[in-house]
Amino acid sequence: MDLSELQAIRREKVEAFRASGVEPYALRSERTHTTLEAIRAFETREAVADGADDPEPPIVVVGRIVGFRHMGKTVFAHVEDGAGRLQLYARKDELGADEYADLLKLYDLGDFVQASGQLFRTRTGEISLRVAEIRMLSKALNAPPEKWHGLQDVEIRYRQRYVDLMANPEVRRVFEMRARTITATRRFLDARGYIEVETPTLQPLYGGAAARPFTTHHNALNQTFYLRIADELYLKRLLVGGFERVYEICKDFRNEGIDRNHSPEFTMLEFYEAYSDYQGMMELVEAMIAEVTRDVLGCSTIEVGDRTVDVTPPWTRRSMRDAIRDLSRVDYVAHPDQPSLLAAARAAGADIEADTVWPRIVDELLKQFVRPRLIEPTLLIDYPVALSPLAKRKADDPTHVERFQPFVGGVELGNSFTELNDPIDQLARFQEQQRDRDAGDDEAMPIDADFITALMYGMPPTGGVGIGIDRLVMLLAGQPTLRDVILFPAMRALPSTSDEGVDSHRE
RNA sequence: GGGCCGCUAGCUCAAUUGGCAGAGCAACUGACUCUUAAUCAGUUGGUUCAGGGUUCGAGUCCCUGGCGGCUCACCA
Repeated sequence: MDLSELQAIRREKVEAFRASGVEPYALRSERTHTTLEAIRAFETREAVADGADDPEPPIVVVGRIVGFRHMGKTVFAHVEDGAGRLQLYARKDELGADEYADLLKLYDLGDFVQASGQLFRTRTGEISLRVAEIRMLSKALNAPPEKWHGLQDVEIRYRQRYVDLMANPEVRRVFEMRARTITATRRFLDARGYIEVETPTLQPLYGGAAARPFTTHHNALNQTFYLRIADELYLKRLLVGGFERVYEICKDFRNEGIDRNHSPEFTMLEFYEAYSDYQGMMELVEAMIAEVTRDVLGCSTIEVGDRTVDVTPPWTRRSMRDAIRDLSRVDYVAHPDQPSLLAAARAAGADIEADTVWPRIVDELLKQFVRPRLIEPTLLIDYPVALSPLAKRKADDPTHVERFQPFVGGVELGNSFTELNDPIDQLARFQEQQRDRDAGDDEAMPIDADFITALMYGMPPTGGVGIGIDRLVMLLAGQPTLRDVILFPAMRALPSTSDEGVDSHRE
C-alpha cells in the first residue's frame, strides 16, 4: 500500500506513542460528560454564581479533534462528539512540558482524544475546558478534508460517506431527519392498532408491482430466488389469515435505471387495513404525512424549492381523468383505442413515441402535463383498470379502479387502492398480465397461483397503501436527489485492484 | 443505452494560443501563554484518471477506455 507523505507522518506518530509506552488505540475511555452536557453543567453553575465555594467537579470529555490552534505555550483545540463541540485550552505550564510537547507533535486533526480538567470562560466568552490531562483514544492515519470547504467531490461523498459525514455536518442532520421520519411513521401506525410484520426478501416468485427483479440463486435448494419488488402480496396473505392491520418497512429491489427519483434498492412502507377502503386510506395518508411532518420539522409546512406548502388535511382530491383533461385538454375516455389517444395526445403537445401502448400514453399524459404541477398536496384518484392489476374496480365504472396517489411538491409519494379481493377477477387480471409478459413486457407480473389460493379462502374488504420512504425524506429534508437521503447509494464498482495477485500468477 | 460536462498535491481550486504544474487549507521547521478560517517566517508534497497518438514540446489537441455528474430514454 502506497502511503502519502501525510499518512507516513501519522504512522510515525503511532510508533512514537508506542515507543513511549502509550497505546494510541486505547481500550476504553472514561467520559463523564458529553460536550453538550459539559456546557449545560457550566451554564447551570454560572447561573447560581455564588456557589464559588463548591469544588467544581472534574469534567472528562471525549471526541474528535476538529480544530487546532497553537500560539506559543498555549493550545486551543475543538473536540467534537455526537452531541456537539467543546473548546479545549491547554497551557504548557499546567500540562507539563513533556505532555505539552506531545500534544503539539503527536496530535492531529481527526484524532479521537480524551481530555479532563475544569471548565471556564475564555476572554471571548466561549465555555472551554482547561486541560489538566489529555490522552489519545484513537489515532487517525488519514487527514480529514479541508476544514472550510468540507468535502465537495460528489463521488467521494457517496462512496466514502463516512468522510462526508465527518466533514459536512448538514449531511448528518439529513440522516437524523430520516431516522425521525421512520420513527414517526411507526409511532403513527402503532398508535392505530397496526402491527409490524416481516415478509420475505427472497421470493420464489415476485409480484406486487410492475418492475424487473434482481435474480439470485440458493445453493442448497438449487433454486432461483428473486429479491422482492414489493411486499404487497405477502401482506395481503396476512389479512386472509386474520390480521386486520399490518405494516412493513423494508427494502424493495427493482432492476431499473438510477436517477434522482429512483434507486435500485429503496425503502418502502406498506400498510393494509381490513374493513377499510381507499377513502379511509386517503384520510389516513393525509393524517400520517401531516403528523410525520410535524414530528420531523416541528411545523406543518414544507419548503419546496422557493415555495412553501402546507400539508394540513384535507388535501385537494381530483380524479386522474379530470386532472389530465384540465391540464392537457385530452380526455382519454373519449379515446378508447391507441391510435386515437396517441393522435389526441400528440395534438395536445405530448412527446410520445408511436408504439406506446394505451395505458402508457395515459401515464405519459399524467407525467408530462399533471405531475409537475402537483406542488400543493394533492390526492389523484381513480385510475384506469389497465394500470392497476391489484385494485378493485369502481362500482359505477368497471373501466376504472379505486386507487389514489399522493403528490406533494411534484413528487409522487406513494400508491394506494381498495384491494382486489375477488379471486376470479384477480386471476383474470394476472392472466392479462401474463399475456403482456408473453408479448414481451418483462415488467408485467407473473401469475401467483398461491396468492389466488389465499384469496379463495376469503380476504376482507381492505384498503392498502405504499409510501416511498426515501422520497418522503427527500421532500422533508429538502434534498434534490434520492442519493442524498440514502447513506450508501448504489454505485458502480471501481475497477478491481484485488486481481493484481491474479496477474502475478500469470505465466 | 444516447447527448453534454467533469476528473490536477491529503482536501478546495487555478494554470492565457500547446511553452518551467501553482495557490489556499492540511503537513513539516521556527516565533508567539485567551485563540477560534488565529497570525507571521520558512519548507516539503504531483502517475495532471489510465493507455495510445500528434508535436521540438501536451494538464491543454486527437483516439480508446475507466469513474462520476447533469440530461434524455427506460422506469413508480
